[in-house]
Amino acid sequence: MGTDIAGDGEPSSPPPLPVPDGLDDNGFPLPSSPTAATAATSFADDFYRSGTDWSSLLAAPSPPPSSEESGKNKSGDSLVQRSLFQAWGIDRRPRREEEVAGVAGGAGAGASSAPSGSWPGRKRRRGGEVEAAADRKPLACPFYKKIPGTPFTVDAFRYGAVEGCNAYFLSHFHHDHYGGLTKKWCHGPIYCTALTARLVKMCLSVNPEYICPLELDKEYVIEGVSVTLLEANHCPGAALIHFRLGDGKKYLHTGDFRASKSMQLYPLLQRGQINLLYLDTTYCNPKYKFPPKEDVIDFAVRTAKRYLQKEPKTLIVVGAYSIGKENVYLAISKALQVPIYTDASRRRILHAFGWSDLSKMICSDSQSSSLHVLPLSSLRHENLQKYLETLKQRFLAVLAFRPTGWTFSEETGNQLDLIKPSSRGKITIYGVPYSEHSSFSELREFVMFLRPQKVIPTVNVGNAASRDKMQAHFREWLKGL
DNA sequence: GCGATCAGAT
DNA sequence: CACATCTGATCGC
Repeated sequence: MGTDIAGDGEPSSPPPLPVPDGLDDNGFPLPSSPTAATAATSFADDFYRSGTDWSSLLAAPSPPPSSEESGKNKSGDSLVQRSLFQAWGIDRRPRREEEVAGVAGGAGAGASSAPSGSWPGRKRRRGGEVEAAADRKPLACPFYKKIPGTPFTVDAFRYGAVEGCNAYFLSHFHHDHYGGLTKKWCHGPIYCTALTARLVKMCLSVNPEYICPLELDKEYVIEGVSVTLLEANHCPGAALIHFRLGDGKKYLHTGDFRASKSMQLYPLLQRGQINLLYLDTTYCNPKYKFPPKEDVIDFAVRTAKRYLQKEPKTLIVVGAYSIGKENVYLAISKALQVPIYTDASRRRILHAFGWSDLSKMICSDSQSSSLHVLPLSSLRHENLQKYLETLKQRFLAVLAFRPTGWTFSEETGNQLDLIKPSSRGKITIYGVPYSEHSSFSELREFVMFLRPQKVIPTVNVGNAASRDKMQAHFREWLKGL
């Protein structure tokens, strides 16, 4: 964790003498404190899920609290930050048990798997019983989605109105990040890239007046804070979000991203400039190794060519979720000079990217294309067998690619040619390590280059062991600062 | 009927 | 494994 060498703030070694209200002298929640058991448990759990030691934030001049002050104090005057709960807009009054249970049980997966919640008036089914829950409040927004000293949140749409939040940032258009954005949205402006804004307008029924597109690489002043979106190298439209506060503090929220060498050229990401880094830690474990995207694409293209040579009537299939992985099939399309077929709903979305390179390859006739894009979930042998049946007039075999980040670790990680497909009859499926999240070594290089004062992991923070491991990595990477 | 949400599956 | 849905059931309007 940042510059801190172990210390009392570590979740694994709580202070020996907890103060009565479950907070330490600095207003930190105390993990596993007997006195905090009932009242502050959910807060403490939530807090320590971030796996972060906050002492340097306290030591430094602090941003103004956003909840009590309604985020209107933009002067940059250093208020003394007595309670991080206040600074983060977290209400530390005790909650009813059902809420505590909801938070404790659901908040585990971090930014990319936000906790689910119950809303006022909803009923929840438990063990066959229907439990009335008329007065249950929406789940609280986890603190790691709030940007301290600002009235901002990132990817926090499923918590209703977040106290103190006047501007809601959306890092990219994946469901686990935009979840909660519906036509009922009325809690404030939504800032995102122009591409993400188009997708939100097309696919969700959010009142367009709330949608505020921002250009990449352009500085905007929002609520007195300078904000710049940067290409995140994740899915189309995904952004890193850079905040520069009135007091000079600089925060980077990576959303979901794949760190790359070219990010080291961004003027805003020069060494030592970032005070606080919210990091996509999806693959922050040395077991996750995978090659550069280019190598994987090259492998897929070579493999496709080889199969087509052997059997010219081969249908190439690439699996994909909603958005992301486009370059896998676009590269095949270009290399083989074949159009891309996919269903109408995906065509609509792909065209909305505004990428002419991609748009001009898309076709709407499955018979006239030997390259099809299908939902990842349908890439199974029985499914593809059936699919082939429907196209048997033109195709005799299927070669499918399943792009994913986690399939390949350790052994096969850097040895693409060791990848063995799964074959049954005329169906061949290759899992390929095409990841849109950073590998462990890419994360390490990014963090070591950036040298932030503090790192907040946003994924895999629900488990103490994994949290501690990530902390140890950050400490190692940033030691000697 | 339709949209939203949840648990569970993949 | 963990990603990012997807499915099917339920709930509310």
